[in-house]
Amino acid sequence: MKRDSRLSSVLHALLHMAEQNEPMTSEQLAACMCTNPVVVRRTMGLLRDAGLVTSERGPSGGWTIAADLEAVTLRDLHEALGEPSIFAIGNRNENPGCLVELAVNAALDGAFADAEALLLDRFAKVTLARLSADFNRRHAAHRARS
Amino acid sequence: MKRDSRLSSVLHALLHMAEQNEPMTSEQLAACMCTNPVVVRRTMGLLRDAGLVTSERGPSGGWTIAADLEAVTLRDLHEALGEPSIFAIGNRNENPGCLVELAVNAALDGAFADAEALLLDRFAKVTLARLSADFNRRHAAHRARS
DNA sequence: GCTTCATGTAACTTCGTTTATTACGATTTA
DNA sequence: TAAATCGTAATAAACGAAGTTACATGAAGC
Repeated sequence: MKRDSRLSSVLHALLHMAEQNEPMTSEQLAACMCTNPVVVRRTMGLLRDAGLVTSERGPSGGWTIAADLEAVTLRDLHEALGEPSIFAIGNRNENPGCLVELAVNAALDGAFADAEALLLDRFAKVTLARLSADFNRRHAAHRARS
Repeated sequence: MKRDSRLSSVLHALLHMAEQNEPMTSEQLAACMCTNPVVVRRTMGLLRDAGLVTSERGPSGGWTIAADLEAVTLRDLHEALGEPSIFAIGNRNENPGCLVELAVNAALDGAFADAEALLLDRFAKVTLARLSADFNRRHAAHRARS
């Protein structure tokens, strides 16, 4: 089953933008995200709706981070993307009349809910600032090696 | 993103089979799982490979539970189905050269791994026997009400 | 104002995955 | 031998996500 990689993608984009003082165009972001500009605009548009980035048109326009890197967490990004469903497996029928189905769903739903809570909790603890620092640490180490 | 509901489906099937003393045909199971016989054979075939059910051909043939209900857990079923990937979201690129990508993946992977471990742990604690008992309790309550 | 660059967005196409269907072979029972 | 049932390959259909095209809107610079 194919995975939704938009969270990973926008993270990539945001970290690149964080290293940059000027706006980045959809075209530039598309290049570094291996996709095309329209998809970038669609996806980044969701972040803009959530107030995390701004966009400007015209020459010297593009996308800019609009929020404090310390304040934005992975969970914020997940929410901005519309809280896409986290699990690739799930119940066959969410509104069952069959009593067997009820028993099955009850067992599965509890487990999924707990796993989801754990994941969102972890997401809430990771800020963009931390990821950016993490990247810079790796970058420094990489330069030192070569 | 569409979810794989095979785990839920086979659970449904197995609980019905547990209420029954004779083999159930693919056709019967298909009816109660809202699908068709070939899909049932494909899916149940995986459980048979794992030794959880048996199939017999010819008249009076069909599918029978071959394992102890106390011993079979949701995790066993998940494994029998080929351990389909649990998450609907994930990294964009699993083998990245980009250092930004490395930092992003490291952050996401840890969280996903922990959530997966929690879920599988929960699965391992739920037996078919318990679900069957759960169903029978609901069933009794339902009959008492009417 | 005109041109250029960039986003905004609707419409459509393409692609990959999953499920359903068809068809037929193999096996078992009577 | 006839009927029932699974086994499985091959194909079709359905669906959603992503890519693409096309054009409108707005901003900057001359």
